[in-house]
Amino acid sequence: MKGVDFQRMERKWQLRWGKAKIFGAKEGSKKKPYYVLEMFPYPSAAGLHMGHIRNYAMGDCIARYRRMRGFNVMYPMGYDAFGLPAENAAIKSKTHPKKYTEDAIAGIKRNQQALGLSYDWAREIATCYPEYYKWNQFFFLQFFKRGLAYKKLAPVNWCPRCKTVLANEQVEQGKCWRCESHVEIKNLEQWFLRITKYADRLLSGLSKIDWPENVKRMQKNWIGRSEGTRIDFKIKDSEKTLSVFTTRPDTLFGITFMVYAPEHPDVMDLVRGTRYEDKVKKFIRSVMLEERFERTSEESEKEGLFIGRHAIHPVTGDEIPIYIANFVLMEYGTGAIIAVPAHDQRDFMFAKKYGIPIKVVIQNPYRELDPDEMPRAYCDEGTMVNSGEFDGLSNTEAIEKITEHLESIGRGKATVEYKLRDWLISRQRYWGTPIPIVYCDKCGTVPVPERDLPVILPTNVRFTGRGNPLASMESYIKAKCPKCEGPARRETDTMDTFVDSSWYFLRYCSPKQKSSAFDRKAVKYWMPVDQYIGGVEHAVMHLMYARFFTMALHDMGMLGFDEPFQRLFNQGIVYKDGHKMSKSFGNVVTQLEISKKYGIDTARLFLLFVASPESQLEWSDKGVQGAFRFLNRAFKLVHENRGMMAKGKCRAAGVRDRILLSRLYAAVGTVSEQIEGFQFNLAISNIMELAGYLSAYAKSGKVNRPLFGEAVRVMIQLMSPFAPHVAEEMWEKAGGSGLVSASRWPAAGKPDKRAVAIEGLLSQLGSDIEHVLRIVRKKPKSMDLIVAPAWKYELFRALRRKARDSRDAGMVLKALMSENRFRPHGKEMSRLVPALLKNPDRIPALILTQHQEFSVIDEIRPGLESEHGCKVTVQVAEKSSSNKASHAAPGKPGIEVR
RNA sequence: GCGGGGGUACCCGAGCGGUCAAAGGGGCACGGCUAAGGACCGUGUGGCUUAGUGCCUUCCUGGGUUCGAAUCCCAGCCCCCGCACCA
Repeated sequence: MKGVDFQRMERKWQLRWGKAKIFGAKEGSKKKPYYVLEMFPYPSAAGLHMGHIRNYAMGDCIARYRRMRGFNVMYPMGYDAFGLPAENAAIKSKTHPKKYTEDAIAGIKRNQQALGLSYDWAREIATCYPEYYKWNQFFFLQFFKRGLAYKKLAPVNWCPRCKTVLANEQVEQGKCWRCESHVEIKNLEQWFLRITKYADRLLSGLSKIDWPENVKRMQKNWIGRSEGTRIDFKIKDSEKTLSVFTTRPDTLFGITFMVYAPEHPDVMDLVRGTRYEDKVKKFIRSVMLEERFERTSEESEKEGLFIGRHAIHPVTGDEIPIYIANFVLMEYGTGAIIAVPAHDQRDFMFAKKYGIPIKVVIQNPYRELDPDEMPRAYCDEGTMVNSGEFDGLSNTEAIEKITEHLESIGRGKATVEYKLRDWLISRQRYWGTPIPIVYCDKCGTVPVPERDLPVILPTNVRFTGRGNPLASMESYIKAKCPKCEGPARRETDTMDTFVDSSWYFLRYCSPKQKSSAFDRKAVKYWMPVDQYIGGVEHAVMHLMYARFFTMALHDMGMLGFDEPFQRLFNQGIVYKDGHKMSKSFGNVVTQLEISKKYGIDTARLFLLFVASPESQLEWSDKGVQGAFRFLNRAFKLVHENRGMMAKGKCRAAGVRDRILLSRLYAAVGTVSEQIEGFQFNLAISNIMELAGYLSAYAKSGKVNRPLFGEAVRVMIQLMSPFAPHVAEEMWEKAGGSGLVSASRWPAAGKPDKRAVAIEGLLSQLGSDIEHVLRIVRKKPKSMDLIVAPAWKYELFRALRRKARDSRDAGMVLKALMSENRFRPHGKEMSRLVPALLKNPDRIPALILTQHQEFSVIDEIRPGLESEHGCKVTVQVAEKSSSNKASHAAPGKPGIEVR
């Protein structure tokens, strides 16, 4: 595609920005600090795709805008450099993860620099270096000291042939990604962080941060707080207690069976040596192979098995059969449930399948329930029946009463449960932060002392695809116990990479700091992050973990705040051909393709323009052309009219100038608001319109040079956060001083209503003068002059009649509003409805005169106001299509109004 | 299953109670410019109409609330995304 050679400009201005050093951020300036942060990328060999660029275009736009608004902006970039793909690459192509990662970082960084993003590169970090991960280890030790890090058994995916643990991602339809053997579930001792301790604070903290509602909701659901009752059941002929959690203690008397999660540790103890043992074992194995989502799905088959044991009902003393079943999860609650088929659908289906009795304990007030005839469980409210002393209560009352009763007999307690589970951070992988723990036969689990940090991740390892390379590396494993100095073995698990990303935003504040994870003064100055931007796919995990870390560090006295991200924005995903743009679908459009063809500003502008930033975006090569054309048009506007732009004082002379100014100010105001509100697409649309108007102005007659020059320069400033390179080039041509990027954002003036009104009028008059009539209010003091097309006369008459019928005030309002193009009166007007209905005669206080009386249009002229002795506002109703027309023809000759 | 988000003209997408036949862009058509094409500029782009204009039918489907619904409510259909070892 032909057009201006933007690529040349890109290099030129990137060099100049570098020289001018305008993007570096230093603490302690008098300006207000502003911290803009994008979620740092995982450096994959695939490089950047349009999803990344969309993210960065938004961040850069905000950073540039804030800088121009006079903030001291910190806008850093770094790399989330540990992770599985690097290790997979090592297994597949014998590249060391370090090299893979460093190459990937180099590639991505080149891309980012080519994008002209205004990062402060002096703050760059990468998490895979000891200078960084040392602090992961340090934090881990702090957590450990306070009991926030602990070890327990947890299931992992295990490939029996590769003898290795598999990530969920490496499990494809229940099979190993490399050798296709069936994946098993195995329990391993693993490290956890006690995020559940913060469940309540993670929940309540949401109310004080400016985040999208949907993300807050997702976090709330993820935490999943629910109030209920823990009930303890004795088991017949056993010392064990069966504890359950339920939100429905009111159904206590309707229990007809109990269910354990198959992996519950008590299950095997209860069947050991009985005739059920073999069957139970077999069942457990088959369930373990199912995916978790399948297991809990309501449609999927409920499978269960009686284990030959009975629990004792705490109130009635009845014996209740105990089952195990696939729909009960170990992770939630206590790993066991009470089952009340009459009032829970899953229990109902299970009971029907296995012929278990159904007992109604909550009666439907509208239609009596018959346990034999019920088509499904009754889950609504009702009156207690078959429940001993609780009969007759409403079931909602019974929840409290029964819990109290259970507490009084020592068989239960009101508790709060969370869906949130502790954060499993152990990974049986090489490419991550070593967990700083050693195991000593004498002293047990011993943390590595802080002075010995970092525990360095060795580089001379072999990647076979079998097991964690660290686990078979004797030189790494062999350690000295820090306590007794005896022989000890090092922990070979590494940390989840989400640990790295849980505090990187703190590291940016003082990236070179050696003596601590971060410099407190710098953190105090910059944090919390003012604007965080990233993909919605991180709505729960990363954002939850980072909040948890911040709260924990706050409680350790290291931070003075406990929410890391004040304002959050989630951009939508970029699609192409119906799929998320990603290498695995082969639908990636790279930066290079676009920048070669159109230049980088085009790509940035397009990504921000084509859809609202939060919605998903379908990539279209065609749409890019629109952005490209616009940049060309704008550039040409400046280039071709460069002789028309003077500097110096600009004063509006005549109505065309006033209209120009008015439009300009209005555009500055709306564009600023729209940038702040993440409505980049609308902002660009407005700039396009402004550019169209300026170009029409330049063509349509006498040009007021200082004014035009000013207007063009303001337009360039508005463009510069979106298309920074082109903007610089235009700025230079238009006589701007210095760099636009370093210029001061223009002030939004008040819109000149009168000018706008006249503009509308002129375009109206241009088409036909004689069919205009005026409407004058009766009271001379507040007379408005309203110009409206003649047809409205009839309409108003009709309305007046209607209003008298006191029915259709709405129509009157609508019509009145259509007269008032510039201030939507919708709400104010609707307040008038009752008044209008009460006194319809007040509406026609507008006197309508026909066009004959409004003989000549040039009545609108200087001095009109004094002649009438009133303030004259000119307001025009026009078809919206004449909006378009109006910027095409600003000012027909012959009518000049001041 | 649990949770989040959508369905707007030929296409992509704004709009989210009244100034809405619905921004902006793409595509298409016509006109201008050109030797010609591209690029560029202008106009138009639901239907029927007018000198100006007006009327009718539209925002997934079906109901409802309202003086008034693309916008709010209910039901249905369809699509997309996340779900704890990918980051």
